[in-house]
Amino acid sequence: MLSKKTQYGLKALGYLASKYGEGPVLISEIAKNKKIPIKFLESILLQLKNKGILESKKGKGGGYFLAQSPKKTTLAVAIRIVDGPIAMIPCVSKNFYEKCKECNEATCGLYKTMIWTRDATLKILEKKTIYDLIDEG
Amino acid sequence: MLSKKTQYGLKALGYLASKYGEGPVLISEIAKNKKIPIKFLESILLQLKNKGILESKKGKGGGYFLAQSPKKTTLAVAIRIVDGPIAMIPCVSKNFYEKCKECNEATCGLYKTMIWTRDATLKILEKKTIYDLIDEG
DNA sequence: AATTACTCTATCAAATAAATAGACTATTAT
DNA sequence: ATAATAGTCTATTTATTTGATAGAGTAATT
Repeated sequence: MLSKKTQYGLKALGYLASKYGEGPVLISEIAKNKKIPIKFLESILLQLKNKGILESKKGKGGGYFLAQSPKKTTLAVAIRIVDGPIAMIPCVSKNFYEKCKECNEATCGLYKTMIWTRDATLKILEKKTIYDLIDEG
Repeated sequence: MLSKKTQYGLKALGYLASKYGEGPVLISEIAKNKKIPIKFLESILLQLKNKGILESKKGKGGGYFLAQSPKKTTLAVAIRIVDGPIAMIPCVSKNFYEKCKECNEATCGLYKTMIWTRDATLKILEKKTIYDLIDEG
């Protein structure tokens, strides 16, 4: 399961996507609309900014906004920033790979299945973008 | 990511699958072969037994064994027992469903994508079985 | 009756997740 | 300038989950 933090992050990104092109959005506005604890949201947005997905502006009229068009950032990228690995086990992770101590990837029964699962998931999450997070209606 | 507990559980199931039909296997044998802390493994096997995947026999010549042929138990079932939900968010979980408090499933931007991801994952995990966990070589 | 091996309960420490508080800094507007 | 605004940074706190351990109890076999 995605952590609550990640779910908050995706909600916030969806909100910012819906406001794209309208200038900076207040943290407090996002927090209020998406029912996210404001201080917790602060740290999430900062993290997304440090990884280049978001930009911010300080002072009056400031706030957060997407660094680029919402269709340019995939869900895979966003999820990895807040949640970490997408794969189910470390030895099949592309971005957070760790070798299994006590098993051989060539013969491990679990390995192949986990590779397939990862690929099936990534096929979706690398195609879908923040734009797809915008609520309808 | 799957918890370490779940990874241990799958390793153990793979080992039991490889010994299927040969009678009860000692916890200590599984622990030794798969490098799993024995007391931790005990609780995992017990959990799997209580959910019907495993059976056990006490006393001399006792141990654990698969309740049915290794091809009969899917990875989806095994993972749900030890790890819980397979879905990425509670509102798209089949077995551990929880309604989102502050969003409408009909209009939520995240909902559809998470449904697809879940289905893509389940398509694999409901086809693959404990038999596929047996190490080659 | 003794040994074996699973069962059950309890507990514990470490790590992670979730949330909160407050001082600090940059920007804007007056 | 300076006051107000709004993001930044550091620290702390609490709750939950994860991972692991200990020991008494119970069932089955020899």
